[in-house]
Amino acid sequence: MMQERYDPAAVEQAARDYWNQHGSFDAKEAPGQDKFYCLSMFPYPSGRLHMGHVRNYTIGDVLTRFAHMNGRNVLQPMGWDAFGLPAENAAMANGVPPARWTRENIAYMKKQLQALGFAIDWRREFATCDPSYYKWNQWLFLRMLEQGVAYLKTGVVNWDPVDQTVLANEQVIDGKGWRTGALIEKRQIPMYYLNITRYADELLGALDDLAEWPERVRTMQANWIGKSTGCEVAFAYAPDTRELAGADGTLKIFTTRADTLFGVTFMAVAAEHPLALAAAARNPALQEFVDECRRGSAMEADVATTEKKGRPTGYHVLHPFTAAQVEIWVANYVLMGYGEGAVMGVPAHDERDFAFATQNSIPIVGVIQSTTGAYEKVVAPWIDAYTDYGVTVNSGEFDGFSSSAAVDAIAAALDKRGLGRKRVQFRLRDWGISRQRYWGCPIPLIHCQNCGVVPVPDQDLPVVLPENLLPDGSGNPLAKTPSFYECVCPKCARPARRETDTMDTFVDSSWYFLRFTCADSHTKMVDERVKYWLPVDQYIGGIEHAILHLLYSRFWTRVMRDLKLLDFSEPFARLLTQGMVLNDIFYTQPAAGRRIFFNPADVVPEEVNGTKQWYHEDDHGRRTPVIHDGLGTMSKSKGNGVDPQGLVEKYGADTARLFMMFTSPPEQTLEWSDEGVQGSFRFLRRVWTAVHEHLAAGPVVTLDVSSLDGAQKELRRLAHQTLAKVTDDIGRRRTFNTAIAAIMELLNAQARFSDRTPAGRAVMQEVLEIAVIGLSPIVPHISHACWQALGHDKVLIETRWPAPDAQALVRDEINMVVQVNGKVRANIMVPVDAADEALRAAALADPNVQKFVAGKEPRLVKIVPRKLISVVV
RNA sequence: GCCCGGGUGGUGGAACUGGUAGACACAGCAGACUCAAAAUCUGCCGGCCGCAAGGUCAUGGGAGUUCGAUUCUCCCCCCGGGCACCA
Repeated sequence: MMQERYDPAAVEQAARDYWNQHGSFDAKEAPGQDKFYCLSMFPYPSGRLHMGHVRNYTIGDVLTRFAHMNGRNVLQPMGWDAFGLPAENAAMANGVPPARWTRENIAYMKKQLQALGFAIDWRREFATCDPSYYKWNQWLFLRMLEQGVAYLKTGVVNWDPVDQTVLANEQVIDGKGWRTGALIEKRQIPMYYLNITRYADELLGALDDLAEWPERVRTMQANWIGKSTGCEVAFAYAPDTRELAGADGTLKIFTTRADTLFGVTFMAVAAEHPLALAAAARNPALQEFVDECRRGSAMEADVATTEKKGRPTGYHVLHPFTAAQVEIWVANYVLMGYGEGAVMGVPAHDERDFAFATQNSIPIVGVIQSTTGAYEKVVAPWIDAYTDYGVTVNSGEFDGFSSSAAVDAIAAALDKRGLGRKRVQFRLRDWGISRQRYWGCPIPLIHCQNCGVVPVPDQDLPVVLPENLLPDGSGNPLAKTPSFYECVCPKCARPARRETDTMDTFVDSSWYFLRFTCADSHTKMVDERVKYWLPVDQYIGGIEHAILHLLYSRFWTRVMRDLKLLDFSEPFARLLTQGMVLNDIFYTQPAAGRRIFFNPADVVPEEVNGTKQWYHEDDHGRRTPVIHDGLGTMSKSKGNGVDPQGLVEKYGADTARLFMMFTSPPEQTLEWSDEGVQGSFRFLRRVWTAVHEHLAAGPVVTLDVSSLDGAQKELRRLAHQTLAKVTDDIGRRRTFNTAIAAIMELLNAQARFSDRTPAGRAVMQEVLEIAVIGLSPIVPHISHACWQALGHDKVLIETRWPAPDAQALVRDEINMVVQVNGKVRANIMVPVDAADEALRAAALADPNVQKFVAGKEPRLVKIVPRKLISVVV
């Protein structure tokens, strides 16, 4: 009957068997009951779980189980973000089709997740590579096409020469591919875009309502959307330039500093600007410069520090107020993708324009003066741009205005003459979703020679992706598979060609949280159940998704709302951004191709002439020097993941979970180290032993709280105080580490408590119950077993989370600190309800206090109720 | 450059609203048990002075507000993250 030894494997298997057999985590809609949809970001099936997954899913599971025990109707689903490049890379390396590789990984990782005992409703599981899921990507894409939310555009795209694919702007980091690190080239390619900018203002404004999102994430999104209020100004072309002019004969620019309009000494257009192209066509030297800028991808890496270069076009515009001729330049620092692709050059009041003008001997005219003297420091002679606001000078009729008044007045004057107006400009750009890749959701379109681009009819969805292809690294295998691309035009029935581009995998993850509520529906993308469960009450995931995934999901939800498929706008009510789990990164860089990464477990350090050098050691003991690339988040692509399997096998899932939660608060970055795992295991074994030693001493009488002695009361008080703290730490603060610490303290007190009288043992029973309940969201298996052992018929997961007994928290005496001149000099025990006069007397009576008061009359005695008495002499 | 975080013992971290800095652990040291080891248990564990009681310094550095500052204000240094020729 007595299990003296803690055997995690047996305990955990038994608990999981119980939950599985009883469907403990099967979620059903229960209108009227308070629901709690708890979701962790679904994993990419890269092969094996790593510690980042364990951290993420344990946080979600703690909150899920806590909510469950607090009487809420809980849904915690799980699925797989299953499309993507790693599967293709693995296919090339191992000759296994991406589909098989992906599904094998899913099977393995699912087993790992189940072994960790997460309270997941597995009946709802799906993978984004399931046709029954991506069918609805395609269906909604067609709706977006109808609404004009999705559109085709030939544009300059970011081309990754290593992965042979187009990347979204957000997948380009410092001019390099986010996965390959390869320098990105610019290419012209027709592709599909989603009109996220249509929602820019709403996406920005609604951030204010996301009170339960971390400030940091909201700020990052706001910066990403990048709203700026400014003024559009149309500069009329000079007579000699009209031959080149656009339709309305003006060069449009956007500026946030209309107050500096009279300081314009040149105009600058991007190399891709129509005017630049037209001028270049007549000027070989200029053409050469334009070509250089467009090739310029190599320089994108350090674009902000690149020298400002330009060439004059020889063409001019007229200043809207002075009618002065202003020369147009082509400049490498003007972006075609922002504003109008052209700027007015005001060297006196803009850093970049200043650098450009200095380099090209263009005059500098100051039109804004400061009142502080800062302006004078930079003007004589011009040594820098003065970019602060101030008062206008040299500005004709607008002289003497404050900057903001000048902006208004100049905008109004331009507006009157039809040469400009105030407007808002966003940094956010439309989302290009076409990928020249095999392992993704096919874009459901057909190209017909007669009818053009024809949507696949709804009844023919899904366009199923063939699962047996093997990419070989030379472009998209779909484009080489006639059985896929050969088709018949739905309109004219003549032979046609199917679109072979697939969708960006961010599409797949932009709505999966909706589908978990109704993954079994074959007739609708989402049905009425989505209204019961959504929005997600608690979303948990890595901070690295702060911008892209979360912004795309907010956008997608709004599109579905506008299609009347949903009746809400924000998908995630509360967000917890889990800190990254970091590990060392080691790689070697071959002469050509991608880096080869090595797991830190296989790398050894060695001191060579005082500097540390790292070596990879293979199975035969051969050593290769490797480059240490600092710390980075655990991922398959960087080869630095730590598989939790070893920990789970050695100590059990509960220890792995406990360690992960105890070692640092959830939002904090964590540098991986398994030092301390042993301690977590030791603690669980102590819990086990405490419970079983207590039970071995025989039956326990019912607790009679009215007849407890001081020590019994004291322990009981600590237990209920701990319960209150744990409830607050898990439920409100989400600081699981301090909740665990509090229970450790309770167990330390319990261990010192040697009273084995019937009343003492009754207190002990209650203490152990509170400890077990408090730990249960974190270490559910051992808690399940201990709870049963403690004599409960009802299983722990179905037990209501208790409220602390207010009576138990009452105390007669408390400890107060006495400070003299701000320094702690004594601790005194006083009755809780002692009057201030009595406290003052007690404090001054303390010998050590007297020593420092030294007979002087206190100037001030400040009493902070229940905390301290501060004496000032 | 701009915008966020952060800097506390040998280590992870605690101190939630301005009120005992270092909870709880890890590692370490000493001891008990043991033929021995493991496991377990007990004690010590920021620096300096002191036999001790106690004192004193100490939360990246410097100033300030306060009876009292890890916490608030200002300046500076360092680390991490985001954005970055966005007009």
